[in-house]
Amino acid sequence: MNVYFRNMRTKDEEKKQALFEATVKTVNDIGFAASSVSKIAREAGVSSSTLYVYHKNKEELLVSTYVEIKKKISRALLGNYDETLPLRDILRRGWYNMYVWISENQVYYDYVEQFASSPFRARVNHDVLDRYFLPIFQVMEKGIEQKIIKNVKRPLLSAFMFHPLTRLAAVQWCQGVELDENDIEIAFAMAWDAIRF
Amino acid sequence: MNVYFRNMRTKDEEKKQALFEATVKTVNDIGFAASSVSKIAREAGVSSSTLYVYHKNKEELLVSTYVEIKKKISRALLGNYDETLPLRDILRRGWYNMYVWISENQVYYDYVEQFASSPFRARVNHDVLDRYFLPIFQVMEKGIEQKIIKNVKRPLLSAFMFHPLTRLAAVQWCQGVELDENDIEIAFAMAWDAIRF
Amino acid sequence: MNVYFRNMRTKDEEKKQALFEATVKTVNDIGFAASSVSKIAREAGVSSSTLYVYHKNKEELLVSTYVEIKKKISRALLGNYDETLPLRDILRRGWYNMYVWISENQVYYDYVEQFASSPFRARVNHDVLDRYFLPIFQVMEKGIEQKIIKNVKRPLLSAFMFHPLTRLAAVQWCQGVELDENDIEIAFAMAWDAIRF
Amino acid sequence: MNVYFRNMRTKDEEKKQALFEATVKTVNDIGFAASSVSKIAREAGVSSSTLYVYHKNKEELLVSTYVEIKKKISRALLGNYDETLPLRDILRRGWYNMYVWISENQVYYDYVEQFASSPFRARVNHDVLDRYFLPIFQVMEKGIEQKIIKNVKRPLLSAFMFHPLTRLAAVQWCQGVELDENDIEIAFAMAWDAIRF
DNA sequence: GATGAATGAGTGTTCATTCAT
DNA sequence: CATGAATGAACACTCATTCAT
Repeated sequence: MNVYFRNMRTKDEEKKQALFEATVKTVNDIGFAASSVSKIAREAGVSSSTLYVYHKNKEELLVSTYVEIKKKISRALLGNYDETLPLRDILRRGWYNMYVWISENQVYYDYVEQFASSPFRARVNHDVLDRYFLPIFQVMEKGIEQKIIKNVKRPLLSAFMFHPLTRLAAVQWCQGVELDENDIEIAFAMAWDAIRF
Repeated sequence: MNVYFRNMRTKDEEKKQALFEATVKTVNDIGFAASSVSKIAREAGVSSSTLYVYHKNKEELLVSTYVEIKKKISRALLGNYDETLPLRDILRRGWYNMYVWISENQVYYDYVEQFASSPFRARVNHDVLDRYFLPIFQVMEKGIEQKIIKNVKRPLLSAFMFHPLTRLAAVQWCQGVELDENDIEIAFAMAWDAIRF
Repeated sequence: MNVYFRNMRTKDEEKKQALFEATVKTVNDIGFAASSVSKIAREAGVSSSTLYVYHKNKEELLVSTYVEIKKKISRALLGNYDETLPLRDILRRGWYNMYVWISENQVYYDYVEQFASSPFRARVNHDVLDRYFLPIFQVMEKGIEQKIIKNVKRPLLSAFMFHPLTRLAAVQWCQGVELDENDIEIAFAMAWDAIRF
Repeated sequence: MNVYFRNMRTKDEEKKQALFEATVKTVNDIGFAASSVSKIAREAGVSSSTLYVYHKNKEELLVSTYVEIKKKISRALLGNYDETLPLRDILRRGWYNMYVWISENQVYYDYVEQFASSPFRARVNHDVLDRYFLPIFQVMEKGIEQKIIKNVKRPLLSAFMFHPLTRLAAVQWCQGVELDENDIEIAFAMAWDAIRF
């Protein structure tokens, strides 16, 4: 009855959510290139004209989906953030959070990878996105000041701290290889070895 | 007549080459999703029907282009390979070769990234491709035996040895950041710190 | 309460007026073919659903807009009508009125032209419209009786009396040609030469 | 058998012609605004993708159809052109030719009217088109020099010489009114009265 | 081997209109 | 009265591919 009386003519957070999930799933299933507006709409259970009620056009749909996931990732990364911990532990916790999140949300992460290697990446305001990850960057700055972390150009730090992680967690990487908790601990140690003073 | 036939052969190889370059350029310019057979053919200066003389279909075109680039990369990586050098130096030379190659051939590398994050990746026989990179893997195995390199699951090694490098070389990563020879040396040192025993 | 209701009435009439103007402006700006209900509504500052409160559907909107303009034209044509004047002067005044009106209201006239050459023209009751122009036709009948005007089939008279005028006043006709008061006087003389006995 | 063996893969003048006729017919039947590429293609008996083999896009289809008809009209107007005739007779012949042509080809003329009152008119190079009608304009110039025709701004001359004619011949004008040869003679006399010195 | 013609199926997007609020 | 949400149908156009030449 609830369903019967559901307001079909009021903008629907559920529908927006459904489009978000459908976008991710479709890109995962058939790839960025093959993901058409109509396929995404069908997956979401709405007509493709309805999609345009919620999104200006395809680009905006794809970009907003990307931004949404990036926010989720930053929230995952910074969950349990405790700046009283020793610096290495802060990073380890972030690393671990992120590993777990990506492992459990590979569909989202796969979307991010496909999006980021497409020309759509140019359509995102990266400065705004980076702000979500600011605390981690600040921790690293502090580490540099305290001569705990190598004083090198910043992109080098992320390239070693976080980039290998994404590869390890990514679905296509671990074909046939199982990484257990111990491996993750080891991997973090390697990342730390790379950046520590 | 000899000349005549040779001429024909040359012409053919030229066209195949033109299609290869056109594929890379088109994907670079407008992205994987927007790269259509006819656009690629136009870029190559042939009709799209001609493309089908050289490639069974679009997928085969994209896959073979990917494989071709991967071979180029392996050749670059292993250029100047000298197994009499100390292990660290072998890796450093490979690292450096690859950095230079990617920097100078970002169009190819961009293609690889877009391809590898698309579902087409499943269409490639990765075992065959990996074989091109075998010498490097063998070097690492030797390092492990000699307790110079950490004895960890193999994917962890590549994740730290080579993956950060690709990010550093990638055009979109270094927006505004200039990496000089010194930085590259530092970056290699970081990779080495990550994997060394 | 009186005020309250009157206010509502005013508001309504304003919206209807806004839709009328928006229809004309939109058709002028982008043409009949490209003028959609939603664009017209947006131009009028109302939602497209609201448009349907005032007009049964798109056709009725376009037709009623046409009829409205035709009324305006007839009012312009017959302004200052004075049947005591000599016949030629009555026509000259009408001619002049109309020239001025079209020149000053080319957006309306452009709409009329686009509408009249479209199949929508079949949807208008022309007999009713013609009635608005009756006085002019009656003047011409009197002229025929008095052997001042040629006794020819009536469409011939309008074809020479009024049709050239619309062309001369139309924006697209006079590209680069400036017609001054004197030219208009000459033009009327030509029309008069065509129809006079 | 001829039909059976007809070459289906060679560009086909017949098909181009069919598209031309289909464009005119469709616009006539349902109007400019409602004439879609797919309807025109269906009318022509080809798929709408095939239409794009022959025309770059809808605009080019519509414009080229317009230009084609204008050429036909100029050919009709100037048929039997004989500059040794007295000036009035040259014009009368042109007038008559045109009346006959429009009467017999009202579909084409209706297309012209709809096109010319649409914003597409701006897409045509009018100077080039005018050139087709040059001889008639030159005749009028000669008439002015010889003081046979009024020396007034040129648009006034065409407005009275040719514009009433198009109205008289146009299908929608003569609803219920039959114009016979005599009426046409009279109409030309009226036009001549308008422009003669 | 090379290509222009051909097309059914699809693209992203807008359409006119309805309906619940 | 006014409107935002909703949609099936249509839009102009491109797709990957085939085929006759």
